[in-house]
Amino acid sequence: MNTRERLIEGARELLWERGYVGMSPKAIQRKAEAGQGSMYHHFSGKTELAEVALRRSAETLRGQTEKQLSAGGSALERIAAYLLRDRDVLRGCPIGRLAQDPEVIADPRLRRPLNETFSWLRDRLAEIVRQGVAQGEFSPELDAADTAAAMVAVLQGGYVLARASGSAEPFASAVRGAVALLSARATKSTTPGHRS
Amino acid sequence: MNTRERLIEGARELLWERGYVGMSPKAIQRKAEAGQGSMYHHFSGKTELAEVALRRSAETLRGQTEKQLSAGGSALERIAAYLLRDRDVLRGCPIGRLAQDPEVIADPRLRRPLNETFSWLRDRLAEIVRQGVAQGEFSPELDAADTAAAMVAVLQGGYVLARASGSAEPFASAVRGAVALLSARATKSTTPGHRS
DNA sequence: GTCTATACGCTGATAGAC
DNA sequence: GTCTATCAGCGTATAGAC
Repeated sequence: MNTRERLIEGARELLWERGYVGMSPKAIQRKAEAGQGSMYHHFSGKTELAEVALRRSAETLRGQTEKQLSAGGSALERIAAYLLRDRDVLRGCPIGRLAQDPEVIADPRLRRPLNETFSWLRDRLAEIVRQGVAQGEFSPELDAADTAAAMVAVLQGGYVLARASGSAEPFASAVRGAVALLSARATKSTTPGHRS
Repeated sequence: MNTRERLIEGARELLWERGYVGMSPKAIQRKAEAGQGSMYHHFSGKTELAEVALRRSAETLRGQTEKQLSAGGSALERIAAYLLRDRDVLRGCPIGRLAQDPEVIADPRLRRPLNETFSWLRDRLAEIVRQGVAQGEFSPELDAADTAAAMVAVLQGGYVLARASGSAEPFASAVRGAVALLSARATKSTTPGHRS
């Protein structure tokens, strides 16, 4: 891995751990084993490096998620599998965590990757809900966009509860609660996770 | 308001806006119109001041919430009213936002108020769900703790989606989705917000 | 491309006068 | 209780040599 790459990867980790406000150029350089000069040669400053790092994290997350969501199964099964997948809960979401950073939110360049990621995710889940409704799997009363937003919010809020308590349990509890509520709207009662 | 009070209130606002990592002693002093000496006279340092400020914010939030939740109405109505109440969505939650702060999470003194707040909130909502089940309002299959966790997570995650997009809409959408899912588990179909 | 030097303001305090 | 002075180190760079 070359110096530029190491700087980007170092910034990705620090943004995840500490946020933009809590990430210093010095810390990036230490993590990347790069000098001051290298960093300012490859990037105009902290902001530009953070932007590149953020875009990469967003891309990575989207790739993983799409893989999960396009796997086989009914609509309910796919959504449940996504919600219930293994996560490093106490580390939080590498994208969502930056929504609390005041300087990320204030800078359109840094905020855009967050917005794009969550817009895409909500749309993608809404599409699956809509398919489920079209195939008679879900009640037609289910609003696809609102249901999708609720599912994404449960994940993001689950991270908050878990970190606040120092345990992954509240995350798991919230996700179980959400899956149970969604399952109850399925016309055929498919138990998620067990192919019928 | 005396100097000590102004320091606490200044710290509360800065913790909400910028988090612990992003809040500097100098900024607190400016906001409180207090000198360096005053701050270190009343508090041993940044951490102690933050702890006092955090406890007060937690107490305030709990007071407001309890008022909402103990108002009249059916279980569904009370939960829906709490979820749908007016909030300054783009500012985020003054407690939940600190769950992303690495130094808050690393310090048990600072983390405790977060943990206590969310533990209390989940228990309180679970109690209401349980009452709803006992009175035949909700399906007995509803797990009270998981449902409560999901509702709290929707709120916290809703803030994340709203801030990421720069609009309150995704928060509203997620809450509508959650209320709709919960309403569907009510045995009598009460439309929340409209007394039947 | 990477290194060292330099800069200026801020961070998070402590000390001591008033 | 509040003020001013002082401090070592960090944050976020820029300049210029190699």
